[in-house]
Amino acid sequence: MYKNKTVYDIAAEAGVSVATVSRVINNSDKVAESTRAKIQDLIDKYDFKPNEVARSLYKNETKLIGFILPDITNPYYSTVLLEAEKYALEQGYTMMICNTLGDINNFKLYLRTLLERKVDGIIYMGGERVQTQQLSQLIKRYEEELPIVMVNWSIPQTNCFTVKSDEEQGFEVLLEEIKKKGYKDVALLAGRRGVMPTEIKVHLYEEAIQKGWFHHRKEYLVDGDFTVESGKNEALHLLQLPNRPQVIIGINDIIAVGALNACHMLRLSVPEDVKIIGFDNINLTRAVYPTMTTVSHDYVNLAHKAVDLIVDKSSLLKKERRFLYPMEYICRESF
Amino acid sequence: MYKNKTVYDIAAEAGVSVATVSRVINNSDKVAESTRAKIQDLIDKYDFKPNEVARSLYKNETKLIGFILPDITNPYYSTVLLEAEKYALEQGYTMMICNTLGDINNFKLYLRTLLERKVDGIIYMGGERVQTQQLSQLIKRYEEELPIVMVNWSIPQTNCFTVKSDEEQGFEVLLEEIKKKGYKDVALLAGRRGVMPTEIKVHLYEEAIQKGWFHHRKEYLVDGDFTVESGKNEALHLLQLPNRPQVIIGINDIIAVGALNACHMLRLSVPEDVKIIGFDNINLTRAVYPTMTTVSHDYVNLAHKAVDLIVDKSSLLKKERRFLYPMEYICRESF
DNA sequence: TTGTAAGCGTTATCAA
DNA sequence: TTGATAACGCTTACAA
Repeated sequence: MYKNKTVYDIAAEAGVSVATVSRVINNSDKVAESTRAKIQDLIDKYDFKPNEVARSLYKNETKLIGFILPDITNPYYSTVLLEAEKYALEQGYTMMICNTLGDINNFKLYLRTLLERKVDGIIYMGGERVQTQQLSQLIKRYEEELPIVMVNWSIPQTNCFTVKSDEEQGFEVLLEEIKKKGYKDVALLAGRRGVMPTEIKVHLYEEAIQKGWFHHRKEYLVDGDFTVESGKNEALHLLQLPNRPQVIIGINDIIAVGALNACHMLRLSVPEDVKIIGFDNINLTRAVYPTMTTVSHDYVNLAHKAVDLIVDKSSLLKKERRFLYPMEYICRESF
Repeated sequence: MYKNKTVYDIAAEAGVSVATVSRVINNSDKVAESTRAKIQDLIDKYDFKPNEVARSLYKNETKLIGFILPDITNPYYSTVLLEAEKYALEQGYTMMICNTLGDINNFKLYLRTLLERKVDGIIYMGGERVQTQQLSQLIKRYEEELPIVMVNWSIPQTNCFTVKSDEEQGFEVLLEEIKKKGYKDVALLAGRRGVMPTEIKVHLYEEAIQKGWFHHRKEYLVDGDFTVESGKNEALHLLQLPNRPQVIIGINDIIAVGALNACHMLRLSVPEDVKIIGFDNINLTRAVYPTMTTVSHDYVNLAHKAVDLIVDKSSLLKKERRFLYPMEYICRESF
C-alpha cells in the first residue's frame, strides 16, 4: 500500500524544518514569503494532506461527533441527522452514525466505541425501549467527560444538554385547530403508551374533552404501535363504528398514514368524509395522497443547536442546559 | 475538562511497565496470571478505555469507513447504509456519514476530509448530477491509496470496486410478469433521462415493444423527475388519455407512488382499474395503500459485500473487482 | 514473563 | 523568521 507523505518529507525537500511546514499548513506564524511559497508548491505538487489522526492525538480533539439514533431509515431521525450533518460540515466536523435499533446493548457498545474514539461530543435521540437504571448510571458517568446532547429525548437523573420541541404547545395548537372548525368527534391513535411524548399528548387530549371541546367516547382513544400497519388496523376499526369519528389524529405521522390507508381501503374520501392529522412532519406526509396536515418540528434549529452545544466549547461552562423550540402547524390537504 | 487515564497511569499504579498493560488490553502476549489480574482490576476500577486515536496513529489503520451518499432522507440510501453499518459494527468498524446532496463540491470536500482522517475505505453511492472529467481524475488519484467501493454507481475510467444490483435482470423480470398476465397497454414513467440506470430500463422497455409484448404508443413513455410530484403529474396526464394504460411502471418506487396518488385523485382503484409497479423496494412501498409491487435490491448482500471489500484487506490484492447481485420481484397488492 | 525505547505524524514551546 | 525537540497515548521489537 501507498506510503503517504508527511511533514518530514515536505520539510526535507524544501530544506526547512517540520515546524515551518506546520506553520504554513496552519497559517499559524510568520513565515517568510519565499519559504512559504516553496513549501506551498510542494504541498500542491504532492497533494499533501496533513494526517488528522496525528493532529487529533496531539490536540486531544477529533472534530468528530457521534450521532446515536434508533433507526436511520425512519425519516424523523434522518431529517434531524441531515440538518445536523450539513451544519457540522460547515464547521469542519464529521458525523459518526450509530443505529441502535432500540437495543440497549447496541447503545452501550456504541457509547464505548465513541468514547474510545474520542469524539468531541454525542448527539443522542433515544428510542431505547427499556430505560434501565443502568442507562442513567452509564450516561451520568460520562456526561462531564464530554458534551452529550439529547434531542427530543431525556433520561432521568442526568444533567445532559437537552434540545426539545415543545410538543405540548404543538399538540395544543393541533387540538385548537380542530376545535376552531367545530368538530366534536375526534379520535386519537395514541401509539405505544408509557413513553413520555405519548403521555403528554394523551393528557392534553383528555383535557380537551373535559373542557367540552370534544365528545367523550372512550373507544376514540386507542393504543397501538408506532407503525403504519397498526395505524391502519386501528383506524379500520374506528371507521366501521356506528358513529365513526369526524377527525382522526395520529400521534405521529406514521400512524396517521396508516389511518389514511384505512380510508382508502374503505373508499372514504379524505378530507370530505374523514379528516386526518399527523404529528412530526416527516417527509412521508408529502408523499401520500392527500398530503397530510401535521405539526412540524423546527428541524433546522433543533439540529443546529445540538451541534452548537458540541462545537462551541464555551457552552459547557454556561448554566443553560435546556432548550425548547416551538412547533408549527402545517396545514395540508388531509384536514 | 476531565483528564483521561492512560496506560502509563495504569502501569504506574500496578507497578508494571506500559508494555505489560498493553499486553493485557490486547491479549497479545503471555502475561502472568497474577499481573494480568492486577492490571485488569485497575482497568475495571477506572473504567479505562484505550485511546483509539493513538492506536490508529501507530497502526496506520482507523477502523473507520466513510459512506458517501446523496441524501440520507431517501430510504433507498438509508437502507443500504443501515445494513452496512450493522455489519460493520460487528467487525469493529464505525461509519462516517457524508451527505453530498448531489453537489460535487460537497463530494470533493468530503473526499478530502475522509482522506485526512485516514478512513480505511470509502463506500460511495453516487448521485452527483454532473459527471465531470474532474471527478474521474479525483477518484483515480486515490483509488490505489485506499479501497473505494461504488454501490450501484460507476464512474468512467476508474478501476474502483463495484457492487451492483443486476438492474437489467430485475427490470426484465418485471416486464415478463406484465407480459405473462397479458397486459399490452403499458406505460413507463422514466424519470430523468441520460443517467445509466434510466437508459438501461428504457432500452429494455423499447425492446419489449419491438418484441410485440406491448403496444407501441409513444405517449406511454414519459420523462420527468425522480419525485413523487413528478410521478403524480405524469400519471395524471396518462390516466386521462382516451385510452389510458392498463399498467404504469414507475422507474423507481418514488415515481410509482406518485402514480398511485394520481389514481387516488381520479378515484381509480388499484389494481382493479390500473396496475402500478415500482422499482427498488424502498420502505415507502409498504407504507402506501395498496402496498406496492416492486423489484427489490438485495440490500443485505450489497451492503455486506461493500463492507467486506474494505474490512478484508486481502481483497485489495484479488483481481475480482466487480460484483453483481440479482434483484427479486416482490409481488404486493398494486399489481 | 517483563521492561526499555523507538516510532506513528502532528503541534507548540523555547531558543537561536 | 526559523529550528530542535518534547509531547500526545499507544504498540511492538528487542533485550533482559
